[in-house]
Amino acid sequence: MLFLTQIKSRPVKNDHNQVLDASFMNPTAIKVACSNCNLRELCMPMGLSEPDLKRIEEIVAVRRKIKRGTPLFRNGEKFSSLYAIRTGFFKTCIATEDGRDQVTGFQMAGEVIGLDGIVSDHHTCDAIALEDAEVCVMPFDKIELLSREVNALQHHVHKIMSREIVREHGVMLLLGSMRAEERLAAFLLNLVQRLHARGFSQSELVLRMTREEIGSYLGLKLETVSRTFSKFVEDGIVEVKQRHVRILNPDGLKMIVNPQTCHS
Amino acid sequence: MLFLTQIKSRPVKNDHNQVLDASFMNPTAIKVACSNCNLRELCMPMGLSEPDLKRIEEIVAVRRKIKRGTPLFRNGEKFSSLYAIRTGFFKTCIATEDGRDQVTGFQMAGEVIGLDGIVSDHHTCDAIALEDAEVCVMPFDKIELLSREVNALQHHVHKIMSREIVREHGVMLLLGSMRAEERLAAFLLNLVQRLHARGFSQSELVLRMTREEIGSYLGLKLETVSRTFSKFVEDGIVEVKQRHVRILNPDGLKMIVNPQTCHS
DNA sequence: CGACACCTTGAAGAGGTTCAAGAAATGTGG
DNA sequence: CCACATTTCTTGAACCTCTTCAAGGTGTCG
Repeated sequence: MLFLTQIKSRPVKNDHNQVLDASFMNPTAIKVACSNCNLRELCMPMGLSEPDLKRIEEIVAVRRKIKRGTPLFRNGEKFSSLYAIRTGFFKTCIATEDGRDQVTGFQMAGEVIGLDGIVSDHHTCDAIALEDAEVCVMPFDKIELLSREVNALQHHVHKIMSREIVREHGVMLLLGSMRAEERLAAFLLNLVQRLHARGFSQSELVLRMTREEIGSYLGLKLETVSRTFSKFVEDGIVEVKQRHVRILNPDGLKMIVNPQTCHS
Repeated sequence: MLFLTQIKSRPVKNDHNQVLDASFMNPTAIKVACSNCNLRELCMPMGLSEPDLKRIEEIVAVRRKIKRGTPLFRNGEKFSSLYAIRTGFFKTCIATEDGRDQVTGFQMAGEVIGLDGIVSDHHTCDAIALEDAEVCVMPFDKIELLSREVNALQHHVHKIMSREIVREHGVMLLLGSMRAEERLAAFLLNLVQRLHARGFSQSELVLRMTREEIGSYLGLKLETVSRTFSKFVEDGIVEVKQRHVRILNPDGLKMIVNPQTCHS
C-alpha cells in the first residue's frame, strides 16, 4: 500500500492479527498487490484509473518486517526509500551529541515515514518499531520516476509532505503554548482520532509507548505525564490501567485543550 | 528566483537596497529572468542545462510587494502558489480560536513559503511581512507541470519540503528539551548562520521581530526573552541595543546550546 | 519465580510566568 | 520639527507549574 490520504470518515478495518508469515517463507508472495491491501483507502491516491493503479503497485519493492524495539532506519543512514506502515507502530526521534533526545512523532498503519531523508540523502532521525511491524519499502527513485507520469501520484506525494509540515506546526503550537494537561489531552484526542479512522474504538486505546516516550514527545518529564494521567482519572475523564486508556468524557478532554470552543 | 538549495559555504550577496520600483511602473518588467537574479544560487536547482533553466524561469508568474505588517497569505485562504522571498523578512504563525498564537518560523530572502497549503488546498497559517518585502509568485500547478519534465526541479521541490520537515524537527527538539538560555542561544546562532550564508556579518544582526514574536517562536514569554538577552549581555556574550545584536563570543553561545561538544 | 523495566506518588526546589511599573524607541499629526 | 501617543522593551517581586530526587509498587518476560 502507498501513502496516507486525508483521513476519511468511513473507518477502514485494519486486521492486526492477519497471518503474514507465509509471505516470509515464499519469496514470490512478498510482492503484494496494493489493490488487495486493506489499507488501500488510507494510502493510495483516490480515483485512479486501472492502468495507473497497476503502475503504482510496482513501487512497492518488497515488504520488510521490523521487530519491536528495532530500528527501521537510523540517523545517518543512507536514504533510499520511503516506508508505508502496513502493521505496527513506530516512533521517530532525534538525538543530539549531548544526550538529548526528542520523539518527533508516533506513526501507525497507513502512514509514511522516511521523508526526513530526502533533503540530505541521509536519514536525520531514528525510526524505531514500538511493536512488531511490517512496512512496504518504496524506493524513492521509483516514486520520483512514476510521479512524472502519474499526476495523481505526484500530487499525492506533495500532499503527504505538506501534511507532515502542517502536523509539525500543530506540535509546535502544543510545545510552545500549552500546559501539561492541555498537551496530554491533545495527545490523547489525536491518537484516538487516528485510531478511530482505522476502525478502532473512539473511546478505548492501548498506548504503544512508555510514559517517558510520551513525555519526550510532549516536552514533559515522565513523572509529569504520570501525574497528569492520575489527575484525569481523579476528575473522571479517563480510566487508566497501565497502557490501557478508556476515555470516559471526551468533551472533558476537548474542554481542557480548548476551553473557549467547548460549551459542555 | 526559485527555491532554496542547501546552504552553501560561499556567501551570496543580497542587495537589499536595489531599486525595484521601476518594475512596478512597467508591467512588462515584472517578469524577471531567474538567470539574472542575485539569489539564484540560493534558489535554483544546480547544474541545470541552458534549456531547462529557461523553462524554469517561466514558473515565476509575477512578483508581488508586501508592506510591512501585511499578510502575504492568511489561514483559510485558497492555496494556489508558493512564494520565493526576494527581499524582506516574514513570520509564519498559526492562531487558535481561543486566542493562542504560535510563530512557526521566520523566513528570509531565498526561502520559500506556502508549503502548508498544499495538503488541503488552503493555507493553514498566516504569513506576515516583518519588513517591506517582495516575493516571486510561483503557481503550484505550473511547478507540478514542469516537475514532470525537469527531473532536477522535481527533486528540488522534494528537497525543499523535506528540508522544512527537518527544520521543524529541530524546533521540536528546541521546544521540547531546551531551557530558555539554550533556546535563545540556538535561535541567535541559527539566524546569524542563515544571514551569513546570504553575505551578511557573522557577528552582527538586526532582529526584524519583536521580543514577543521571538518568545512565541521559542515557547517563552517576552519577559523571559528580554531577561535572557540581559543575562547574555552581563556574561559578555553579546551586545544588545534594542534590535541590534552583536555576538561577541560565538563559542559562548555554542557552549550554551551544546556544552558537551564545545571544548572552549 | 525472580529480575528488570515501567509506572506512581511525595516532597523540595528551580525555572519560567504573571503582574506591575517605568524607560526607551517609534510613529503620528499638528 | 517637535510634542504626544503608542508600541516595545526592561526590570522587580511574588507565584505557579513542572522538574528533580527518591522510594516503593506494579507488570512483564525469560
